[in-house]
Amino acid sequence: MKTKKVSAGRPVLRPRFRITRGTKIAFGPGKADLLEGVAKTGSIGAAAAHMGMSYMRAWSLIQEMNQSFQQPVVASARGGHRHGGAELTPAGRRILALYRRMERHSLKIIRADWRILQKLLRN
Amino acid sequence: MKTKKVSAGRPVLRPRFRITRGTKIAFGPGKADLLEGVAKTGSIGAAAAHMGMSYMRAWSLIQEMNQSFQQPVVASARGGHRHGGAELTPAGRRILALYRRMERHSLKIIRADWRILQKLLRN
DNA sequence: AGGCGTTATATTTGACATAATATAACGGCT
DNA sequence: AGCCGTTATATTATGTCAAATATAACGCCT
Repeated sequence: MKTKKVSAGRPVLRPRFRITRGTKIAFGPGKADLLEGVAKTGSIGAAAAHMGMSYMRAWSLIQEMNQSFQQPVVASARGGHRHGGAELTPAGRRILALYRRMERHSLKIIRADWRILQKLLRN
Repeated sequence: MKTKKVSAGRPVLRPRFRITRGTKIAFGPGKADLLEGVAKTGSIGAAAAHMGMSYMRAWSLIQEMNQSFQQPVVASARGGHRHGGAELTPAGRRILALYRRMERHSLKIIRADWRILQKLLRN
């Protein structure tokens, strides 16, 4: 049974911190999610699949991150006893943690304003 | 001379609050800028040109906003003694002010973390 | 009535980001 | 050597969003 979607759904606020260097996006919410996926799954491909993204896209995002920071955020290997895999570097873990903390703090500080704004939205 | 030399790749952090209703984006940084332009210029077309955007795009963004909120954010007129024009409604002004305040507060609260993160970036 | 500058709307074109597809490389296994 | 599952990389196709283009409407003016 297909649910007929008449209403637009409950309004959602998402804080996004986008860090750019020139035209390139060094870090942002999508990349943070991807790092989290790699940390959880130990594999670029699995992380990509888990968030409905092609391996190629995930890999290129990781490339961008690795090139944007002084130290790579993901270390990956091909072949070997485990048939390859990937994991976060210490720098990657630190960057991800910092980003999540920024998100949390930000959400907290804007909560009151967001509640006011929410009331002005159509439902 | 106070302005320091800016390299092309200098990292930039932009806090973005995207308010979504289902798939539609009710409000966000671009729309905030557009509202500001309308307030300043008194015209949709002039605001669009001022920020390098086509009139059509600006108009459709305003449509989305007007439909997303309980009250329209922009009031526009065709013809007349002033050959048409547009201005923010009280609701529009209030929403824009709220959004800017959220941006300011957020930037302030994450500033310390951002400085740390900045040092991890390649320069 | 016709001009003016703006808003309003539809349709077509084009550019660009992403997906899809294909292929290779890796390195320790058995 | 050949298999395995993963990463690595290039090339092609496609779909979506925005730009471009076109036209109409508006209402007060002279």
